[in-house]
Amino acid sequence: MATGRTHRPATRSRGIPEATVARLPLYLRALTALSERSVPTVSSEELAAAAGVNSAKLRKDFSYLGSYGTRGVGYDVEYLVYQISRELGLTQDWPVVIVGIGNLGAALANYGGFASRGFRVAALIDADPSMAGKPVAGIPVQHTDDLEAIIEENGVSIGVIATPAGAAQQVCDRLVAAGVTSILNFAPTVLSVPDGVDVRKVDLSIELQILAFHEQRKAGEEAPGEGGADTTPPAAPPAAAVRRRGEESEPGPDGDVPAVMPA
Amino acid sequence: MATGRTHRPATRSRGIPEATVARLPLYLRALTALSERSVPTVSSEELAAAAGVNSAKLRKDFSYLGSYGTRGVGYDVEYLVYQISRELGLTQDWPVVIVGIGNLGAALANYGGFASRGFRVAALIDADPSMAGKPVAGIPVQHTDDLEAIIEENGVSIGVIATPAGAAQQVCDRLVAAGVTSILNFAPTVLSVPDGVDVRKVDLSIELQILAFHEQRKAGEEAPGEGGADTTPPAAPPAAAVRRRGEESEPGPDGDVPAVMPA
DNA sequence: TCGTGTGAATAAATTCACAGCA
DNA sequence: TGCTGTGAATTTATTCACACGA
Repeated sequence: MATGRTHRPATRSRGIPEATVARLPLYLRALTALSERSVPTVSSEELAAAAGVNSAKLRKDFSYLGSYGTRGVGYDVEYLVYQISRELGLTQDWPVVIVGIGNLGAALANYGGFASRGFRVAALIDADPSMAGKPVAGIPVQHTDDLEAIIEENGVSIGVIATPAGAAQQVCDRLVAAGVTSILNFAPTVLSVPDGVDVRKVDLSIELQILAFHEQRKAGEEAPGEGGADTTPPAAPPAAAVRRRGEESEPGPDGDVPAVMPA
Repeated sequence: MATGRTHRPATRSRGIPEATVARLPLYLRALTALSERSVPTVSSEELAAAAGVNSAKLRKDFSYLGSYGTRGVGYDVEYLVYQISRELGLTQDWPVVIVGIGNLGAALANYGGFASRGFRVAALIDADPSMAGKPVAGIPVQHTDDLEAIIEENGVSIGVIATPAGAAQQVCDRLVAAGVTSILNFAPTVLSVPDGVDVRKVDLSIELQILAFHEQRKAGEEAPGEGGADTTPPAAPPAAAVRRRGEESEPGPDGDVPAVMPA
């Protein structure tokens, strides 16, 4: 899961738990779909199923927002859509800049989900001079040199970083210095930011690694109890400083940090 | 995060908490960077800083893996890299297929982080016949018709869905039927899968919405972004709606009900 | 009657703080 | 002496289960 970091999570948020905030967009999406089909009301059970959570959790989540349902009936779809949108701050316009227009940046620029939910791609920025002026998703790419001016002129407070890992921190620093206070980071790097700035990251390879972990466990399912001998560390005593490389050949620890993001 | 856990993958995880598993890739990345710089050992404090977590949490996380450190000294970088890699199942090769080769799919195919960590892009699949044969990231795109055959031939157990929302469930069903048991979903849809199949999702717009929520709170006094006027009253407060927590003083929201979720 | 709203009970995750070993 | 490893305390999240209102 992409997760944010730094900053005081809840407590600040008028009491709404972080875990709940993270699910509101999910409910909103499900509700929007219902709204399109002109469904007037939904029960917590139905909505929960559509959002992929259980109903008790959903009701508890909604209880933090207020009592927006009707006992014996359910929730009014339109009304709930509005309430959640407002709670998430989506009833206002959020100009966003995307820095790093490679494949990923282009994908983000084209992603309909942005434009349709209070987010407006105010500008696309890239360090490659040859890209300047070239339109991506109908928006001309601007050069990094103008980053500060773009941020100011558009009153941007949310920035998306889709640059290679090596450029991320630098871009981040400039964004923050220019006034951006929320950053969505796609580069595989830990960004350090001053207090008051929120960073959330989306990391493609991390998600895969988590899947691999579970996948690995499925493979060794059968063995009940202490069956296999492959469960514990190889005969590798954590003795002090010894480049111990347990058995197995294992493909060398090549690469390292996912070097680069498409750019 | 972007993350979303569906289901209960845990319980099978030999006692390692999900939250810990989710951080292991983070530690691994930081350790790999240290390894490249030939740093022999690190303290929990240093490594924690590099990974963006606090040291107590890191030590607790590592304690679930075993006692791999040396009191008074720290952790042997190489050894820890190996242990975590093994724990995550990265010492083996995981063939992966990416379905849906649009901008996002292409970005994923080009993403260095995949190839460098035990993941191998075994095939790229797209429904558009005109893309067939066309190479992306050096790999020829294959047509959806051959999906099942490709999965089987390559022994693929992890699939990445980067298709439009409308096609996601269908693709998912086929992947699962063909033997895939772990899915990374980039489409903005809740996938339903049978027990035993893990799904993780990465949702670009959800992350932005979470940021907007916090951003909105920061704007305690100043007007954010456009500083748009908040006027237009919400849709009719349906039935009985009791504004519980929502104090009246709450800044009157504006805008109307957000429209639609694109594909 | 039906389904929300919510206290109470559980479970999970985080943080504290310090004993103990290199 | 310095830093790990970990019980205990604390905080956060989830689930239960049922009273209550439409």
